[in-house]
Amino acid sequence: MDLEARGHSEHPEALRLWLRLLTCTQLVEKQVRTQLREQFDTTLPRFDLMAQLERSVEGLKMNELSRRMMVTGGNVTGITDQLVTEGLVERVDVEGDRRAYRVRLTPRGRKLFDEMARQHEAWIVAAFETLSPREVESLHKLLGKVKHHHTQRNENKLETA
Amino acid sequence: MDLEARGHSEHPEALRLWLRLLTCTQLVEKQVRTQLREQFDTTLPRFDLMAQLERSVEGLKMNELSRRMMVTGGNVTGITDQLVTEGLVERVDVEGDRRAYRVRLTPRGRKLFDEMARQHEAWIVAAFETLSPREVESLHKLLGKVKHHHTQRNENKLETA
DNA sequence: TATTGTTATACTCTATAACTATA
DNA sequence: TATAGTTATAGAGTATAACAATA
Repeated sequence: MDLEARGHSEHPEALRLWLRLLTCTQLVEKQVRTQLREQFDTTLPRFDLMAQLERSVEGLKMNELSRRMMVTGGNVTGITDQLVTEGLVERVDVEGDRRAYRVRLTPRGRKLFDEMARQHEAWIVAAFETLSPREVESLHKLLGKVKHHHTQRNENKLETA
Repeated sequence: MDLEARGHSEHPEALRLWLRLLTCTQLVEKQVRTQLREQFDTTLPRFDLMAQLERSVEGLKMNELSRRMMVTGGNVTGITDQLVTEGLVERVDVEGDRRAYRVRLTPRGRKLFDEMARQHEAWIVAAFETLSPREVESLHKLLGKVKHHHTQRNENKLETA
């Protein structure tokens, strides 16, 4: 439980922060994975894929899924195949481009996802229940800066390349 | 890059926070993994194991490593084996218990780790450079509450079981 | 030629459980 | 009996690269 020993001896604040961020994420993520497995016999990437689809009735193309899930295309194919086999998502032709299609939740997939999402939400709420609403907001905002900074740095990297 | 779409339609604040936390961690972690691979031909768990050893001259027992790295024993054996093969760590007998031993960095391992840690620190500092010292401190403190809460919840779970 | 998606492959990381040796 | 560590195994998760079909 002492991942935070990972830091170098000088322990600048940024490093301490990173190690704690990593620890927190791992603690919550490990719990979510375990419960998804135990209660729904599924995995985080599968849940993630369905979550990406949940908000779009028309579905998403493979490359959109790949980008949003931050994994390469081949993996999305594999996860999609599994979910298609189980009747939870389906591939739908895109008119105007016969190479592509959209993946979308089936009614059954949507129903199951709603149930999973309700549970998932409860786990997450419990994980952060120690924080006041103001603290939650503050944390969210600070992490937003970090995310935004990272995104911008990568855009610059692409432009320079 | 839009992992944050994973949330359920109601989007309570805790869920938004979790998704953002996960996104930030993944962004930084992915970059660290890539650079460890490219610059040092190593992986995050290997770096992590060496980092755990860095601060203890006498080394750590396998079960201590396992607990700190939050993974089960068999995996620590595997990673340790690799590092032993490369001459970066060594197994040392513990006097008084012939079942156990300590794993510790070799001089060569320590030298290499120092170099890696210096680079690693620079990557992390850059990832959070957008935050002021006060913001870093604030984030660290808020995450400390989350970590502490999780730890306590788990202790209660064990007592109840 | 470039893009969409698939296939094949290989590797790292992980948990579980059975095992050996020692306490 | 309990503990320290290993071995064996299976599966998740990932990236890479070669490939087919279409643009």
